[in-house]
Amino acid sequence: MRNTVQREEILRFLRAKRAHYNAVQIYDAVRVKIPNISLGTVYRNLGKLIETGDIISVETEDRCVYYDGFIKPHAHFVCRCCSDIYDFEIEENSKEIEALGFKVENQRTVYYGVCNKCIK
Amino acid sequence: MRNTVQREEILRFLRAKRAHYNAVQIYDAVRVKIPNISLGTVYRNLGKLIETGDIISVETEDRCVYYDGFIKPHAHFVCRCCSDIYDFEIEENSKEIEALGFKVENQRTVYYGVCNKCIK
DNA sequence: ATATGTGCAAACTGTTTGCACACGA
DNA sequence: TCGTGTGCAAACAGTTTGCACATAT
Repeated sequence: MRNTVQREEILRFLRAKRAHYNAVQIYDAVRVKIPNISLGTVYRNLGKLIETGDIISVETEDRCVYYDGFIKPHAHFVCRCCSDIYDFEIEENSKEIEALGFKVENQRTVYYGVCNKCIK
Repeated sequence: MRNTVQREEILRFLRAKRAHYNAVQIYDAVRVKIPNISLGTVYRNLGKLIETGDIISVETEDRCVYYDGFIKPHAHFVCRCCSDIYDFEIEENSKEIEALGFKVENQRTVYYGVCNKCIK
């Protein structure tokens, strides 16, 4: 795989902020630096970055995929008021499943509810 | 909310088998009994059944939503070989998150990997 | 030099919606 | 009866892809 400024910039953006963005948000952000980048290129590079394990994706109820440059396994919390996504480094156990002969390669946990800011 | 044969049939189908179907699979199955049902009606009723809590949805990496008539909270395992979805009634803890003042209303855990049948 | 990546636009897929008609209460 | 639900088709949103050109190695 060849290095390109497009992919570098996408990865840099996703690593810079501990937040979660969908493809269009990433496109808008990266366009500031690379004005003529196309959305197709963003999608292609997000796919590659997931393949290489540099980023992870978060599928939520709103059926658009969010991308996360923080790749240590962690759970997400989606607030139904402000739509913010929070990270939680919660211990997760796949031991029970693996004990049955399943090979667990990956796991996603998403909590839905109201965050502590919106509760106030 | 009014009772309709369409919604009854959809719910009956989803409860009959302990499995997970997407909207088109449900459409195809229900069409055997109600040949002129439309896909739009299937979607509308799936939305209503989720609102009433009669079914739950499972969002997976393949970005199409699966519906599940088994509503006791449970985790899912998606096999990347056979694409089957398995249920696991695993204890999940949202206590750590709630301790921070978050209100957890719902949680989804999806494991990805290879199931015990495909490993053989 | 050449294989891989890009920009663009069109195509695709899953889902939603507007409308006129049908039907459950 | 009358308001909610339906079938149909068109619209929509997010994503993917074919193509000719560009660029990293």
